[in-house]
Amino acid sequence: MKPSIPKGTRDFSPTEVANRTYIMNTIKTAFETFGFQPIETPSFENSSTLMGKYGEEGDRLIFKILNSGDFLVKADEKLLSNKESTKVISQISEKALRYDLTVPFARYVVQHQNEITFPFKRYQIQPVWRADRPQKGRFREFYQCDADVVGSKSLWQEVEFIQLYDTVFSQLGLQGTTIKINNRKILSGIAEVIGAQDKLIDFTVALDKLDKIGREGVIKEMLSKGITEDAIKKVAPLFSFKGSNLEKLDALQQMLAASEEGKSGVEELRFVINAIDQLGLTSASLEVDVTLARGLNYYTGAIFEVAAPKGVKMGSIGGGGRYDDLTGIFGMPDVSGVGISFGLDRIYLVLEELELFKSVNLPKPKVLFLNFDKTTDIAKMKAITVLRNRGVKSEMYPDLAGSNNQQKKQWKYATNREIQYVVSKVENDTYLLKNMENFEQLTCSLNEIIEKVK
RNA sequence: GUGAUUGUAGCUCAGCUGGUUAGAGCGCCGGAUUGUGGUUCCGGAGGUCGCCGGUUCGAAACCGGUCUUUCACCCCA
Repeated sequence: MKPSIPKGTRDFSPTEVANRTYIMNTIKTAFETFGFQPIETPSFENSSTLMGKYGEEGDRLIFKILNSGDFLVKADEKLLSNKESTKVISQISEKALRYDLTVPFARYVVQHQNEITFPFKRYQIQPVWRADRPQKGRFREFYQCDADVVGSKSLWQEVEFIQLYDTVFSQLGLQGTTIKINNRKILSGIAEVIGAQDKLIDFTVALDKLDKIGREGVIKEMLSKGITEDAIKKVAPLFSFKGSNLEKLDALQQMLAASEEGKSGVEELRFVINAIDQLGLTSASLEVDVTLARGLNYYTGAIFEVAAPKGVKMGSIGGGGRYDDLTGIFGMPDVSGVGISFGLDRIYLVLEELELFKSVNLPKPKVLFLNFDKTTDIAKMKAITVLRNRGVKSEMYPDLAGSNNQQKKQWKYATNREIQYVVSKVENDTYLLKNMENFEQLTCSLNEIIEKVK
């Protein structure tokens, strides 16, 4: 049989692991610098914890785990014979792979509320799974790197998260990312002004196409969705929504004058924008984007999304926002949370495309002892033991060379693995040491090897 | 979930409009030469042509289904 891995999963080579570790460590260090503490949660949760938290689409994308044993025993025969999959699921599956890190975190907070000091700042770097169809930058198993704060309504958290994004991308050498920011209250305000809460999604989706289909196209689409001409007039400034963040905010403030909620959204946004203006960003730019409507299911305040530098074709490489009552669904009301996520796998692809990976050092021996002569095995292994104790990565080629060709293979092994030093001969405590980079060869003692190699 | 796309040795790919024992390069194994390496040469192993079914005298090639790859939509990291 031909070996293979499931759709949307990947193997990682030593180089890829090294690169991923580099990104992960950068993010982790930044998280800790900003005062976050790590937690981990199980890779699978009770289905009841996850189901219904991500909308209908989300439920479909959750990987369900079949019950152990005779899992069909509990299944209703009628449902089975009618092939009602969605109803049978809850009878044959009680566990599911985690879909994101936010909901498990909310569960964690509620479950451990007595041990937690609030505001609680936690970070979490773990894989998540989605039964999505794979495509560019989209996998069925991928890593999220989340930082969230619960138990604080302060807008300084929003400010700090923007700084955190900027810090990480700057340290990765990724110039020109755009942190888009919006506020759920502004969207609600717009809905209020156009007089249709239920049209909000249609509205933002249409508005988002402004670049592609132009002003007339957008208006046409909105009309076809049942948004009145009158309403469209009220929010007309959105169609020419250019200029600085402050100019946008001013326009929004006027437009949403009739909506208390809308005004409060503008206020919040203004606070964050002002703060960032004064604090400054290193590599990223902050941009108010009223079409940003992601995670509308549970975000209640700020909404974030990070776009890769222009010219890189890639979906968002990060996202987040504020959710005022996420723990409410687990029976702990009135705890405000806000958080962001880094998409490790997408950041990887962006860095790779822009050739931003510094040459990573793969773990490899510094010294290789060739194995041409059985009688000096012990001497070599003794020398290697000394070297290892002194922190010098070293190894002996395991198989004895029985022919010219096999000797050649050992030299080739050193070349292919880019091992810098080769010991080809051991005799009376002297070693024939060759530097593979400059072809220099000399006979020396073990101490001299340690000196030379360090 | 919708619509395309891909699938031939470990890897990258040839294989013309269906026609005898399916090829190359790289890699791997063995050997020769180079006295200790990235050279050259010789030889070898390795493929149910993704899988199942159909059309045909005959299919890797045509048709259907299925899985897989890549991509767009939806949604998202």
